Amino acid sequence: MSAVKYELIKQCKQSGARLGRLHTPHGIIETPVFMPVGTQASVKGISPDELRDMNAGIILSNTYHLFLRPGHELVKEAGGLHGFMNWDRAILTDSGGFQVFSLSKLRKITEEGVAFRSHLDGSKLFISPEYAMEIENALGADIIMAFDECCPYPADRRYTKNSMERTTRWAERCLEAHKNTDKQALFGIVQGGMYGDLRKRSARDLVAMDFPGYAIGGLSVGEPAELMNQMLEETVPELPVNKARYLMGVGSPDYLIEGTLRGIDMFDCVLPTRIGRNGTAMTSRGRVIVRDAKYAHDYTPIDPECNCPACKNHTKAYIRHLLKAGEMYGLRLVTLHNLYYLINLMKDIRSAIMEDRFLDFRAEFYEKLGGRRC
RNA sequence: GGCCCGGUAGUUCAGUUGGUUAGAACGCUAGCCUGUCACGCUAGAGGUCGAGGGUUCGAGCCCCUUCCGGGUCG
Repeated sequence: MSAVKYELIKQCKQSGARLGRLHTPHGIIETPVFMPVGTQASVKGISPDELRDMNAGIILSNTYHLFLRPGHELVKEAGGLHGFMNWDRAILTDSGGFQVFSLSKLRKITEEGVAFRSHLDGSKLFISPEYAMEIENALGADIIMAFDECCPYPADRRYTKNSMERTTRWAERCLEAHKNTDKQALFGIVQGGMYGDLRKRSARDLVAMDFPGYAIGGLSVGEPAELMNQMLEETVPELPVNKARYLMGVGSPDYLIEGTLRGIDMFDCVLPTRIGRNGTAMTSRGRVIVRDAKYAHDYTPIDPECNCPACKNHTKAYIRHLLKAGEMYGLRLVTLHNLYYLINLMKDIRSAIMEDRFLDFRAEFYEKLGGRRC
């Protein structure tokens, strides 16, 4: 009996997009869903209460970061991630595979695992699939990710194939090492770079291992959108309909729509929080760089149609001032807005699927965007 | 009033024995950010070197005059 189960509610008659529910030990999550990222047991600048207020049902945290600091044993001692950060809804932990590659300079990958240096103090560390499971078991998230290698882009076929096959072998070891199956669900991660047949191979091999859910990794790494969509079209049909599909690291509003259209149920991305901290807001009419001088005297909200705390209570002129002045409330407001926007976008997407009009919704979305960057 | 120190980008300052398009930091402007990076990254605008005269092939640097600020002595 798996700790997490996906329930397919319906498929949009117009588009084929999925509407579902993800049953976890910490609540039921309506999908498709966007998961805010809280790398170090905190969604930067946002309190658990605020996350609840915006109806976030599941957030991400990161194994690599928590392993380095404060250490998974401490988190376990504190009552696991839920107790430590006082969040009673669902949590997903990324395995740290991505960070080992993106943050660490010196790293050596072998069949056994990855030797790397901490980006904090340079100390030599080693993570194997088994150790990743030990760490994730200690952290105690509802959904834990297999330890994988995120293949860089571009990468040649030979490298990609070797990498993908190793990730598959690691997935098997993760499955074997994962102990806490009644409370935590382990998801496998499909790799295969930008090669459709490798993606299919990866998916088939992982599906044969019968994970409770599947992630698609190694996308949105710099490739053109069309290529990512093509890879999704190659991959998703290989995944079982009764399991959740999670597109890792995505993304921007249009990518969420395109992913949903292609059968994705879960997304996570640092984009809304990161660009929020740097003064850019996501809106239905494209990005609004609130820091720009043209908003210095603009006493209207970021998005008049938005009900988030930033838009209900504050003007662009005020938020711009806060950002320019380095006031952390400014970062918080734009971050809050962006998370609200994406969570609300997913809610609208779900309604559209429920009403069999997701293609119409998508067309309206792009029409409203009017070619602006989203 | 005498003497001393200083006047270089919006601000605080660097500018070697006078030598090609006068630099930095911060600020400002614009853009970027996709399994995290709060205090970030990239690019850009911005100076008749207080003013005037002189020496010199050549002056932000040397000389004279003058204006302004600070200090000090009377």
